Amino acid sequence: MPLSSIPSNIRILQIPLNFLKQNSLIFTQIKMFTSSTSLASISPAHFTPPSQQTLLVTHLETCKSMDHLKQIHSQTIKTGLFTNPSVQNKLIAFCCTHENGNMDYACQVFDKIPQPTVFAWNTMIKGYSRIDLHRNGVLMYLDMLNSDVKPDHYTFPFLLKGFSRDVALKFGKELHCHVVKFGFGSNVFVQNALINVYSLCGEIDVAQGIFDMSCKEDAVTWNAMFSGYNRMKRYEDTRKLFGEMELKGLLSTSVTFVLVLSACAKLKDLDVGKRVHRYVKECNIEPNLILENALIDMYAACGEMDVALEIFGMMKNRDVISWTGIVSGFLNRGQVDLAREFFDDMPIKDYVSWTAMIDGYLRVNRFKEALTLFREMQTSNIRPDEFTMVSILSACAHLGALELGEWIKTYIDKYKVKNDTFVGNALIDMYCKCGNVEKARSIFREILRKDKFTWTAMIVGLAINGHGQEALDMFSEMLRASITPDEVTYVGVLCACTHTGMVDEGRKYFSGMTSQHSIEPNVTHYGCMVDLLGRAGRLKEALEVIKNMPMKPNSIVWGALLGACRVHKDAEMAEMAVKQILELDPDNGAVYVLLCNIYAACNRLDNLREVRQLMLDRGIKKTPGCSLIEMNGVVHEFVAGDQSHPETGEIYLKLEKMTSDLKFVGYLPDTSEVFLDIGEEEKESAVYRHSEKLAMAFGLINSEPGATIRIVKNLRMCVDCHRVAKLVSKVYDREVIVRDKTRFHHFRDGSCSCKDYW
DNA sequence: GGAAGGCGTA
Repeated sequence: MPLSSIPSNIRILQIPLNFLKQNSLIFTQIKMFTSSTSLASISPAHFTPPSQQTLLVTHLETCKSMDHLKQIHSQTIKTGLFTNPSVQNKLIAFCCTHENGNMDYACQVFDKIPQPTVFAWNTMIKGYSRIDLHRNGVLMYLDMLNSDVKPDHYTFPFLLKGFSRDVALKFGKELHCHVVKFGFGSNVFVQNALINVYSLCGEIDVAQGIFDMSCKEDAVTWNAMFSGYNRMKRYEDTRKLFGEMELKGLLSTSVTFVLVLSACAKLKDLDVGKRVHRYVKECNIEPNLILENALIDMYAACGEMDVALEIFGMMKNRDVISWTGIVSGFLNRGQVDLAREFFDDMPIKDYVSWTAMIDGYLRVNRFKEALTLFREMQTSNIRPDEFTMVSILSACAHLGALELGEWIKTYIDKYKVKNDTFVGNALIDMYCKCGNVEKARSIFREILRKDKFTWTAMIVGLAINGHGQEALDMFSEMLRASITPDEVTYVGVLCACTHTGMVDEGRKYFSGMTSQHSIEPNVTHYGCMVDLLGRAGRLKEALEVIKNMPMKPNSIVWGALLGACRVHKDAEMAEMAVKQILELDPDNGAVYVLLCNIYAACNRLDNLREVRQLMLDRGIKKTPGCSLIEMNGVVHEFVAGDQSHPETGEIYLKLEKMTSDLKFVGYLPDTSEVFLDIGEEEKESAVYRHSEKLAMAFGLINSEPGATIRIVKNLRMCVDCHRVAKLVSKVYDREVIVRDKTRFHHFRDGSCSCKDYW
């Protein structure tokens, strides 16, 4: 071998002495031959010096680092041993498979081998798959075929191991043909690898075909199938197949248990889960972290936190997954604060644990805490992933926090967070619920793979923002795209009809649900119909719908009728609706308030006093009106008469100025809905301090001229605030967007998108 | 003549 072909970082002749000392075998040899003992005195009968080859091989076997390997490599070149295929293979094997190995160096060594054996090729392929460079592995395999070397039964498991989805899709089928062509189709190792490749491609039926053809005597074959079913979320199939495995009496491995437990967790099947736990105990399987985590996960998913905690407590080692399992278990049961205690105790938190906790707050509607935790996550320098993004976007949607939502969108683009359909759908929802329909539309257009949820989010979003016709057009387009609507889509469709007063269209769609898509209307859909008819003033027809619906009307359905009674000032029917609601939901404070509004509007003051007394007697409290406004990424909260804000002085000054400006253009306070038994002046002062007015004043102070003011209100907007917002939009040339409990009001140039119909 | 395949958490 010419010297020029030796890698330059090897110093052949300069092996340092300390290296020789550390590596005692060579050192002993050198000592022997250089010590004072004369060679002649060593009798060959007593001592046969090991051959150089044996020594080097021994060294290769104890080699720990690339530096060491390079020294050995240089020795093999110096002594001429490199030409020995066994030595070549061992050098390559170290570089390819040792934890400190190096594939670049493996290539350099490999390139010096004139005619590599199939073993050497296999080792190289294995090396690439170990470091997830599967494409290089495939290229290596093709090189091998070009060099007229035939694969053996080791080649394919190495090659196919750990393929990513895209590599599997690209090469899987073709390599399967090679397997068959070279006659390894019935090798169980190859079959296991192929099952895995096909399940990665989503071709679970082909995987199952291979499984059915296999001898089914190797637990790993079964495990590969379980893993495939779990990946496709076909947990029932995992459970069913495990039943067959039990019948067959085949010995499970700990991986079998992990996979089956994972399926049980998803299915919330405590029975099978417990059975697996019993097997684990009976089989005397060494407790291992992954298995214990799977047990915790299964018990936590089934709500059995006592058992989960017991396992958690007995564990020798716990990792972030064990802790996250416990935290999620409590979150599933709605015990958010308990979950938070465990979360705070975690020695290490990763993005999964942070996201789980954030999502936990979300599920119990504690949105502000979710956002606070997200900020903490960022100060801890933990990178959020697409799941975190979906959770945070959903919090933004609930709070109407557009600025933060926009920031998340920028973050996704900047840091290349996986922008999948889930994220896109969450963005649409966020933009719509923050009142920015234009941005929602553009996200909608960008989503390549629109699913049912994408369309539904857009339809519902358009409907609540008052773009009823566009929502219905979108629904037609959805049907043309052959996407099947579900019951939520229809809620959006009916809502679109309601908010634009399209009664006949509403009826048509309602009957189309069953006739065209076999979706039986649920109580929400009947509620929509009552709302639709009621708002259009057809109160009697609305009542007929309630009387004829096939299920028991809930308080929301009666509430829809009550809302219509308010708009159309029908106190008699309102009394009836209230009676029904209070039977179903006796502590519903909002109902008393609405009835008071109606009595006040109809000027039935005696009735009004009675209801107010009833509220006092029963200790019913009015839900305090609360408005949110986001400014510079911070959500500010105002309740009626609020004086807790740091800028409260300025806010009230602005409010005074605002009111006098508006009075100048003809504003008269509308106190018709105030039901407090107080003088007219006090009524004015009561509506004057409504939370949305405070938020509007705050918004006017803190934003640039011309900037849109966005407010989220927890209750229905009152008539007076609605009038004020219209005037503010005109007098100050501002767009004001208020999201109330059920819909959006886009105020522009003195009028509202709801056309005063809400 | 030497080497091998499967797993868990939002």
